[in-house]
Amino acid sequence: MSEENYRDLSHHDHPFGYDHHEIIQSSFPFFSDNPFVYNQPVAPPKNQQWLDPSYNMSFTDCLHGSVDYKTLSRAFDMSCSPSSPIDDNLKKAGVGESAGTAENLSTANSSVSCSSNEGAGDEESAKSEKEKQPQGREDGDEEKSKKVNKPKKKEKRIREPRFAFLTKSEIDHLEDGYRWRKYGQKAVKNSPYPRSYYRCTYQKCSVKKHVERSVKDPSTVITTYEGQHNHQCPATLRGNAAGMFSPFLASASVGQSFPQALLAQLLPPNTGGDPTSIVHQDLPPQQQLQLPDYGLLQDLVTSFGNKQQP
DNA sequence: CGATTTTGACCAGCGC
DNA sequence: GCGCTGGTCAAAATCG
Repeated sequence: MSEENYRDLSHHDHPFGYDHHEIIQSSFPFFSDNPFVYNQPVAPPKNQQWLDPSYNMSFTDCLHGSVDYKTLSRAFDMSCSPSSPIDDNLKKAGVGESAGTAENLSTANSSVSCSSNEGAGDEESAKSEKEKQPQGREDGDEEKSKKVNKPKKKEKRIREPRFAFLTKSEIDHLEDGYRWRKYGQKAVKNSPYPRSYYRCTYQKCSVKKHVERSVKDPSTVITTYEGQHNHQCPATLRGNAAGMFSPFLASASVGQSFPQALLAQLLPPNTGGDPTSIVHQDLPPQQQLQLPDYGLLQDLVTSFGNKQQP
């Protein structure tokens, strides 16, 4: 899949109301071999089924960590092992460990953003580790002298699952309904554009994201989310202020929060934010993506699975 | 004045 | 072990 494919995508309004923000690709751990691309036929995986029909879980379950990611990976035949060719692609694409260029994302057969962590079930441990940090810094002058706290025990750092989006936008930091605080910026190798690091400002919410521009196509913004929100979308709580957000996002965000908000971002705005009627006119009916009510993964995936199974 | 951004420094992990 | 790079911290600056 080349980046040219993405350029041919039909233009549409961003679900959040921007003039020209176009989500042209996202990568979910659920679709490890199948980047979610608008107006792009979804290629079936080679020699494998996408999922075991016996697995039936919701999008929310997955992103909120109620589903073990080992199970999830097994369900979707994800290959996150170091020897996996998919993982190699991930590393090349830089999404799993760090977002790379859009070129990499596009050319890599797999643009999944799943990092090979031990699953969302470890979110608590990750959080606890994070929450312990400030305390550790107060422990004695020795710790104070160091700018960055060092964990006493050498534990392999646990990463949250990641989701990468390619978005056509002039704006780097896309509004997604949540409040973010920038905590860092780094120059990216082989790229003139820096990568910005953001953290959700909500208390005890450990969700992070980083944003960078594609080298090959500067109009494309690569946004990589990490973790799951443990709270409702502030934009929703504000009552869908100023019509910034699609009706779907507003409704989906209630109780469903982050995952649905993400899904909302994926929805072609020509559907008016209605997830139930995603139809690409350029595609034959059998290849058109139909999303069910509220984008529950179980339905979504079932839809994929049914299509792909012989 | 609190919240947010900027920015240089530091750390961890990985490849060689 | 060393160097490179991604990721994070935290003080200073800036903003509203």
